[in-house]
Amino acid sequence: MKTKKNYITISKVVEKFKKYYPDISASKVRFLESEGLLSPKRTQSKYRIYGKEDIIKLDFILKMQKQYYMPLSAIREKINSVDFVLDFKNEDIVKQLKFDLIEESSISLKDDSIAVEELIKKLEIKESFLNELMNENVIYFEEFEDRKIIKSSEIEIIRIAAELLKYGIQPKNLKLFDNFSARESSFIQQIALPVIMSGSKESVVKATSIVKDLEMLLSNLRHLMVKRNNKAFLEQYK
DNA sequence: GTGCCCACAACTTACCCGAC
DNA sequence: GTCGGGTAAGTTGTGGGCAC
Repeated sequence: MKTKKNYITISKVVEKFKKYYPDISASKVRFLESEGLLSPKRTQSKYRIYGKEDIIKLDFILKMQKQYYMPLSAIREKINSVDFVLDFKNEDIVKQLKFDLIEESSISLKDDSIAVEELIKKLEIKESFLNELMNENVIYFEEFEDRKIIKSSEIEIIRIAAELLKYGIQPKNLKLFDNFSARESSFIQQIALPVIMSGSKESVVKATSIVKDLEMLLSNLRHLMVKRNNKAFLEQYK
């Protein structure tokens, strides 16, 4: 009888991630380990073995690099923080990769939300600030048994909003960015919808891939355009 | 202001040896 | 034979300092 392995080797990790991060390589994964970002277990013969937690961590690292241009030192800091423990429940990549070991995961997908009170303690933020973010629809919440519940995917938004507050940028100012993102999302949906409506077996998978690619490309485009405008602004005063 | 040097980040490549 | 180990050196891009 075939027994399921509860780990994969470095080559399998690269093979599976290649689809989502084409620039990944075994040497890169080893390098990330040497930099202290990953810590896979080893077999008796010193082979690296990657489990569920390593896979999620690697996805997080690659995502932070690709989407936010975050340096490894900052990613390392984030991984070691409380925030990452909360975000650890974001298993998008897990669902996509469909690793056997992950399908057997003990982490419940239903358990990806956190109560407002708990969040305030963990992020050390003011309740009024969080309420303002919810009132302005900057972050979304659900009500469950008279308690406000926030999805873990919203946590990064809260963290960034807290950082922006240091520059005097209030939650009400962020409404503007919600409007921008809604328009951008609608634009992407217009492109993805015909693919979904084609009705083929793999239409949703294909549309998901298109949406992810466009998210990344438009994010990069926006980033570069903002940078260009800011550069022009600063050059006026040189 | 431009050319050079240096440092740093983030990898990649090469080599050889051992495990599978 | 292929894959994975470690290590060292090389590559590429970027940015800062400094002399001219």
